Amino acid sequence: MGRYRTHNCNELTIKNVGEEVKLSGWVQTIRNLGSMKFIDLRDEKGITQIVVSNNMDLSDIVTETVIMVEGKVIERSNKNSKIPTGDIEIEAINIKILGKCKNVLPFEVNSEKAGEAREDLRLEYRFLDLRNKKLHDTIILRSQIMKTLRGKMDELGFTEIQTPILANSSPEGARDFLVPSRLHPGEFYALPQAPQQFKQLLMVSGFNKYYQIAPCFRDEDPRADRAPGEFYQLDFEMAFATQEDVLKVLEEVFTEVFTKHTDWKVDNVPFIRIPYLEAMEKYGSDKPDLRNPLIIEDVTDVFMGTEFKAFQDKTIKAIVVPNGGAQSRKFFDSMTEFAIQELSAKGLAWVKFDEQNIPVGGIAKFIDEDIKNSLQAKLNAKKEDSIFFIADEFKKAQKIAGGVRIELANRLDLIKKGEYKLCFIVDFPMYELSDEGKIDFCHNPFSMPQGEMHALETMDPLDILAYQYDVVCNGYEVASGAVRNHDPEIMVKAFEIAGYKEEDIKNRFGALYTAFQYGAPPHAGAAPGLDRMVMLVADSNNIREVIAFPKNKKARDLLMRAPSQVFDEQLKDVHIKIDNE
RNA sequence: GGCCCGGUAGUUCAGUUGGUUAGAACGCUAGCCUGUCACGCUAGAGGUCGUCGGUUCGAGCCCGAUCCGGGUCGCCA
Repeated sequence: MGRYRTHNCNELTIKNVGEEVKLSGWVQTIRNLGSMKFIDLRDEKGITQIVVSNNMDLSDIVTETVIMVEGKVIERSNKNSKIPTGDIEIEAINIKILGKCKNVLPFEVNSEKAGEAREDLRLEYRFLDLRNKKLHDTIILRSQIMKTLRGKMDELGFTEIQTPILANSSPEGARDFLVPSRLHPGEFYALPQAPQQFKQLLMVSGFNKYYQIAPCFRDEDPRADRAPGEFYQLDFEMAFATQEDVLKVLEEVFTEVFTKHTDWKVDNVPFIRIPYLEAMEKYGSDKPDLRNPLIIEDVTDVFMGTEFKAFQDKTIKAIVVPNGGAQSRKFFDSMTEFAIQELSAKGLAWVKFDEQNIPVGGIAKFIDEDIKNSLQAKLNAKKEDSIFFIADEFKKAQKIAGGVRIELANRLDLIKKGEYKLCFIVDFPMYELSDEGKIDFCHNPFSMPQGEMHALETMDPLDILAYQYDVVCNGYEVASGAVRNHDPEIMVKAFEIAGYKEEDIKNRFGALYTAFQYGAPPHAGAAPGLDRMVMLVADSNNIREVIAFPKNKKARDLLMRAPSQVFDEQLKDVHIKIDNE
């Protein structure tokens, strides 16, 4: 017999009747019927009913107290088919309190209502919130997914290698978290935004396939699907690999995770590929939710020369809502309000058609017979449908249309649950125009331009594509990767186009640039986001629900109270003076 | 940093055009109860209505400021 227990709380069944057992766990509920009391005893595995029929004093035993129960397994007279142990109960001989609990809990811990309590309160008492079955199971699920990932990467011949957490500031990208150096006054480490440079160095070192479940640190504001400060990626890189090789690994990884840990339908491999520009055109987003059946169409030509002032000299996007003609005026108005308020649109035009297929409502008076016919032909729209129009400058029109597309699907409940729609977004542009009209890297200066040196020397920079790809699942960007530019000469040229000199490369990515002078293999890789993967598998839309100890929106750990002030002595050690304004 | 939403009992929430003593459910406490499993019944405790200021005879409610939380945009190579 173990000191604290002989069984877990899910194990005892009718077969164990008559055995003397010991169980330990938390008191989920007490039902006091007078001279007879029932305790639901809970541990991580399940619940077992304890029956106390003698005069044992239970006055100190309150909900969520940890107790040890010694007793005898007996068959119940009233069985409970809802739990695996429902045929038996433990007749208590002795009950010992192992861990007292204050009897007023900050929220109702193990009821279905636990998830409804204010989130900051739940974060402050995260250790209690984690007792709640749903959250608890999600954290266990995360562990199982990590196990699956490691198993898969091992099977594919990858080597797990750890890279430094105390690393160096990288000048591109997000804001760094800095760590002051004690030994070197005035100097700082930075926590890695990703192990990007380290993994590429490993390729130069001759490691064939590298991976790690890597923490990444970025000091940027959070989103519902983006944890503040730190997150985890399945980071991997392959030597002598092409884009095709990497996409194949990504397909294997995502298929494995989703099929192993869910019952939902998963797209068959190969996942469809959508060029970036096509995604922006059809979905107004580089992370389209393909469960959403709505498609954005360009109808600029249809309205060429129209009287309608708001449409003149604009890019016009259209979204057809099947059977949308049945929607009320209120629906159209509130969509317009949404577009203006949430998407900063100047307006949202719409039209529907009556029984005779005559345009009614919205901008109907600007739609003459010719426009109507070409619209309905081009959009394959029927008179039962309604059409939304977005008119704006090209890129803004795409973006607003993308927002309208998502909102329409949500309001009209067009997103089918129960499946994972996966796609690759490929062919990202290498360069884009910055707000100041300057040519800058669009995504990642480490990526290899398609066409390599020849493209850089002969093409308009804005037309050059990169070997850069994302995996998108149900509207979430779940992985991002690239074929790397491993050739120092191409690298110099690529940076030169963006207005940088060789000196700049040396300053920014010195180690990598030097390493590439000593025989670098072509290599490519990617990094699926672990947190988002778990979110999708757990069907959660809140990233804090898949992290054991998450920070809140302001990047504060409400439980541990980080960040916090430190002693003057500590500051002195690291040569820091606080400048309170 | 911008915009939007929220903050009332331990928890989730309700609270009428501004009007007597701010309510409900769950939880908690006490009593009764031998088959409960969302136990039941009876009684009770529990409130600086986020904070500060203003308007008013009178503020949970109106106005201003501020703090806190969430969403979203900026940002996230």
